[in-house]
Amino acid sequence: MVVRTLRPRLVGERIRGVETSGLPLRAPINRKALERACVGARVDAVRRIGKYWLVDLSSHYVLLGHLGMTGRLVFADEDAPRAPHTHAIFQLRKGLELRYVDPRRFGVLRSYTAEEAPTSPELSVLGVDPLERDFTVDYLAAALQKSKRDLKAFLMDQSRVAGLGNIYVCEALWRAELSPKRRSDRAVKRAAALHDAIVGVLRDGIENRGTSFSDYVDAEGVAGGNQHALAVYGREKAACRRCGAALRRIVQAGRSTFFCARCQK
DNA sequence: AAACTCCCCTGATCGC
DNA sequence: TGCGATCAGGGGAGTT
Repeated sequence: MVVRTLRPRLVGERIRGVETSGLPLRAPINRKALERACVGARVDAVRRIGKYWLVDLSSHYVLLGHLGMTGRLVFADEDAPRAPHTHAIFQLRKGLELRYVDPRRFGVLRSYTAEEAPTSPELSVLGVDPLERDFTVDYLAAALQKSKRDLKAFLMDQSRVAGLGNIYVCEALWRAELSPKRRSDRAVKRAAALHDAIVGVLRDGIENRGTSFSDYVDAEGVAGGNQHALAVYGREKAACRRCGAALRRIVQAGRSTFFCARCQK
């Protein structure tokens, strides 16, 4: 979603300068490295791999970012007041800036050369992205077969399927009518249903401009609407839209899971 | 390999 | 109203 709103406004822009807050994200931001990669470079493309966004630059460098839980990228006039927790600013054509805002600082922002990026610690460990061609039923079935973990943990693991977070995992399992507690290697026969559910929830999320909480807005300043389309996430004790049973909340691997114990088996 | 726990950090909300 | 506890969309490190 972020990439989708970023791309039309960012591709073709030349980056004139970079500014940083000095506070670390998950790791410190290396301003010098960012400047080397960005300053004077033109944006050739904006891409996404799993939860990472990538900006391909004419300098032959790549900007790599992750929004963590609270990160946002916003376009702003250079004279507009900076939101609290603005940790990086990319100066574009006169008067225009792209700002990275992240209160909790769980994000990532760094640069690689085009050659280094695919083998970086961030990207090299990622599994297949569900919206890419190589995310097939066969790939998913084979990955499920290899794992004894429960489906919730399996889908949260970015090294198997890259790009699903807590919300979309809960939603996909509900759609596929699969229990989050079921062992992955005992869900192989349901791989096709799970595959379609995963692709479906991601497509719908993008269609609805992302899942917004509180005051989240995308790069265009527009709030997403996907939170209204959620079937289970955040709906503990509410009625399942399929069977009417009360939805439950449990904790798996330290994270909340929302599901219907009656129709997810 | 997988399952724990704890950690990073800020802000909203809830119970008292 | 104030205050501490709890929880939140993510992921990594260290330990069993």
